[in-house]
Parts: sequence; C-alpha cells; structure tokens
Amino acid sequence: MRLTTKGRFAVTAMIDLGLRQSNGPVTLAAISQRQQISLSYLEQLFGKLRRHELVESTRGPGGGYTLARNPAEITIADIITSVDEPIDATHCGGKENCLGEGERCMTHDLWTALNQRMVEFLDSVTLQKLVDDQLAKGLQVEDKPTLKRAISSMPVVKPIRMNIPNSVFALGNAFSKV
Amino acid sequence: MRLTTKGRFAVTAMIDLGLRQSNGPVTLAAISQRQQISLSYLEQLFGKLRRHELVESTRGPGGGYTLARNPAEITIADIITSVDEPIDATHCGGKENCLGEGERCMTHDLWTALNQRMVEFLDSVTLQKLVDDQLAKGLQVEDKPTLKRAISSMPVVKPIRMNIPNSVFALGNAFSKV
DNA sequence: GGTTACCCGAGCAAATTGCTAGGTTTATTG
DNA sequence: CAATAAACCTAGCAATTTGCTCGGGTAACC
Repeated sequence: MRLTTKGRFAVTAMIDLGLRQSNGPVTLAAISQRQQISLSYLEQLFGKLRRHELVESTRGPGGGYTLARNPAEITIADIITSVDEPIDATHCGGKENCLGEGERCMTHDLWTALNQRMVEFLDSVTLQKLVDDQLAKGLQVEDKPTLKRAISSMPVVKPIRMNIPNSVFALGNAFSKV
Repeated sequence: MRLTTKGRFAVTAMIDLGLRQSNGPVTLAAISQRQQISLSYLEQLFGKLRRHELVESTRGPGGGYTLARNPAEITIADIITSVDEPIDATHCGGKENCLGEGERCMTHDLWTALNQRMVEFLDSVTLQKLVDDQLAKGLQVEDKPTLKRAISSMPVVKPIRMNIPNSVFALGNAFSKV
C-alpha cells in the first residue's frame, strides 16, 4: 500500500460524499468546489472508486455519486487501495529466495508483514468514523434542497451510534515526530 | 508522512545493518549485495540517515556504518521520515480556513490526524523488533571475520537490473484485500 | 602511495502527480 | 424535440519523484 496525496484526495472526497449523500447524488463539481480538487482529477479518482464498487454513479441532470455501501462498511484501506493501485514491489517477485546464495531475501517477508499491519490499521478506520469526526467537529452541512432524483430508492443509512468518546481520529498532541 | 519504496529500502537496509553491526562497521557495498539495492542509492539514503543521526559512519578501510543508537530506540517512523522528507501536502498551507466560504477545509485537520495515527503506529515498531523478527525467522548472519582486510575474494553477484517502477508498501497479491 | 570506503553532485529515464482540454454519452427537463 | 446537466473517456502536459549511473572527491588505514 502506498500512502500519497492521491489517496488523501480520495479519502477527503469520500468524506465529503459521506456527509452529503443523504440528500441524493452528489456531483463531482460540488465536491470540487468544496474540497478544492480539480474536477478532472476527481473524475479519475471516482472512476477507480466506482470500478472498485465503493461508489455508484447516476448520470444525467440531478445525477452524481453515492456510496455503494454503508459508510460503516467502507474502510480507509478500501479507499486508498482503490486509487493507489498497488503493483508488486518486491524484487523477488514472489519467489522465495531471490538471491542465489544462502541469503534469504528479507524484503519480501519483511515488507509484506509491515504492510499487513498498515492495512490492518487502515482497515480499522471506517468512513463512518471520519464522517462522524467531521460532524463532531461542528462541520455544518448545508441543507441543499432535495433534488428531484430518487432518494426514495436509496438505501437508508442507519445512523450507527457515534460514540465519539474515543473518536479515532481525535487529534492528540502536537506532532512529536514530524 | 509518505510511504513509498524509498522508505522501504531504508528500513530494509537498516535491518541489515542492525543484524550485522555487532561485528563492526558494515559497508554499503555489502548491504548493496545482500539487499539488491544499488550502491549509489544506498549512499543517498544513508546520507540522510546520517544527517538525522540514526547512523554513524567510519571512513577508510574497515569502515562502514553503525547504528548511532540502540536499535530498540530507533523506530520505523524515524527511518521513514528521515529519507522520505515530508512535504506539506495541505492546500491551505497551515491557514485555518483555506476556503473563503463558511466551509472549513477538511483536508488539513483530517489528514494531520490520520498522519498522526500512522506515525504513532510506525513509532511503536522498533528496529530491534524487526531485527528480532528476522532472527526468529531463522535468518542466519554469516560470521564475518572482524579482520579489516582479508575479505579478498567475495563472490560478486552482479545486481539483476530489474526495471521495476517500485511502488511502496505494495499490497501483495497474497492479501486479496479489495 | 595505494587501497578502502565514505562523501558529493550532476544528470537521466521512467513513473507518478495533479491538472487542462476536449470530447462522448446518458438522462432529465422545458 | 432541444437544451442541459452530469457522468464518462482520452490525450497530453509540467512538475516532481524514483532509482540509478557516472565521475569524481576526501578521510583513514596498510
């Protein structure tokens, strides 16, 4: 898994979507304005998110994107791995001993292990949590007049108690390490 | 914090160093051979590691690098932030409301919070632990004679030049997460 | 002096990042 | 039906990053 600004843009956009999809499909143009991300870049990112079945699209006027699943069932790892397409980065390409000698290739085992822990961590954070964090922070979602489009058939997201006490992303102390 | 193959190379090299420094300074040439990382690239990485005081260098014959601290006091976050110089990725550049509107910039708070969690996690993993993991895995460290010369004839393995556009923390096929 | 190794900087191909530009399709609306 | 809104798609761009080669330099040891 890579962690780049690309993934960050995707996460940010997904939170924006999670905050506002209750009113119906959210257009990329709106997300672009609010989050200051170029429309075309969003289109590329959401193309990947759609192909990974994290969002669904509705075309035509009144259309836009909605989450394909309950936000409590979308993890940050889901989002990041969707846009930051991983390629096999091991030198050994999966082979056990990439060096002919008795020496084993540390890279593979080590990094997959570390990677595994990273994924586990990012998998433990759901989009729902981040959305709740934003709401708890006082972010105010403007009540856009409901569009004509099909809220009727939308899967209603059950509230999922936001138990913020131990809000995962509560910003703790200032950084001790960069 | 970024997570790229660059940081991975650094971590791998540091583990190699941690495994062998008991015999005295370890040369980059040796690490290069064992870990299949180009010498010049290692030099760049270790230049940064040295400037961040994670390693110390000894010049001249019999020289090389040693850890500047106890491996139990070097964390993965230390290593990664040393080589992967963090860039300010916020659009607002630290300003509180990067958007003129009432809308607050989510990006800043959100990402620093997520970043904070990442750093905390990577800070909880010490080099010592990864070294121990390798030893526990049965990796055996050849007992290089402490003599400064006398390494006369090492079998030279030419580095296989793979043009791999390495990504980092690549999610191996093993975990079919998404 | 010669060798070993750390140092340093220039530069390079490939890839990635974030974006612009210019379209096409699909669906709603007047 | 025509206009429009929006998803979709492709190509290409400048800037940056990734690993790397090359060519030297400098400190320490024999």
